[in-house]
Amino acid sequence: MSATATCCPPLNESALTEPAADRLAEVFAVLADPVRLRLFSLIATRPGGTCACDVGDLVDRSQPTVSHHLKVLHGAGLVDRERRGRWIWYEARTGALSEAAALLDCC
Amino acid sequence: MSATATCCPPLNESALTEPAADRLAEVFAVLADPVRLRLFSLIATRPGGTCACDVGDLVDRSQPTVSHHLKVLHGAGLVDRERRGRWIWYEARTGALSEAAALLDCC
DNA sequence: TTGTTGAATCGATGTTCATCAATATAGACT
DNA sequence: AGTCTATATTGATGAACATCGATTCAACAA
Repeated sequence: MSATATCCPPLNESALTEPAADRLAEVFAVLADPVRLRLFSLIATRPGGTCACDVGDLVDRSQPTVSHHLKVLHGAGLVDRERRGRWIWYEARTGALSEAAALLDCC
Repeated sequence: MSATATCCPPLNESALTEPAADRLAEVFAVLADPVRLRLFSLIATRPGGTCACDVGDLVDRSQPTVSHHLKVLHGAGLVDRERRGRWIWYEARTGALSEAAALLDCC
């Protein structure tokens, strides 16, 4: 028995169940693309929200590709989406990654 | 890179650079497969190390598939590998996911 | 209504990857 | 030597996905 007396319910106490692994793998899959990761990072860096028109130029991808990635981020619940006039503003959802973070904290 | 005690340097202070996003996305890609996630979880749950012969049966995949996933985990530095007689033992590398964990802690 | 602009969708393409059967390799035992 | 067992590799297949051009949709302005 190891003497580590710290955090980490999921990984140090019991292995992931199959459904839990499925759900977590989906979250990680969303973050497994460099462009999507940068988009999320850009959005999360600005607390007031970020216009899609701003992030598009920063990742060197076509407009459909950026739109696709933002849709994936929104579909996974990592960002909120709001229309302001002609533009769409995105904002990072606090706590959306808490479950995944709790997993990684153990290792 | 530095193991910070406080949370959130990457996401709350500045957006990820392109190379940083590339590297982190690779880590997340390793965890983005349910079978691989369960294998890592099973290994990390047992501090003394885990025999490949034990985890194989638990994930309902063929022997080549399990071997492939263990190779990916080892290649990404998430698990150590050691031969003990006829068997190969795997052990989770502590701290291997600290960078990714620091990223997720912010959100 | 017409035009303009920002964002989403459609359709197609090329690549990556999870998976398995078959085979190969490596160690242990006789 | 040969045999058994545990793991790795090879080759092939099908599915998922990132990407982009073309198009469509939505909101505003004239």
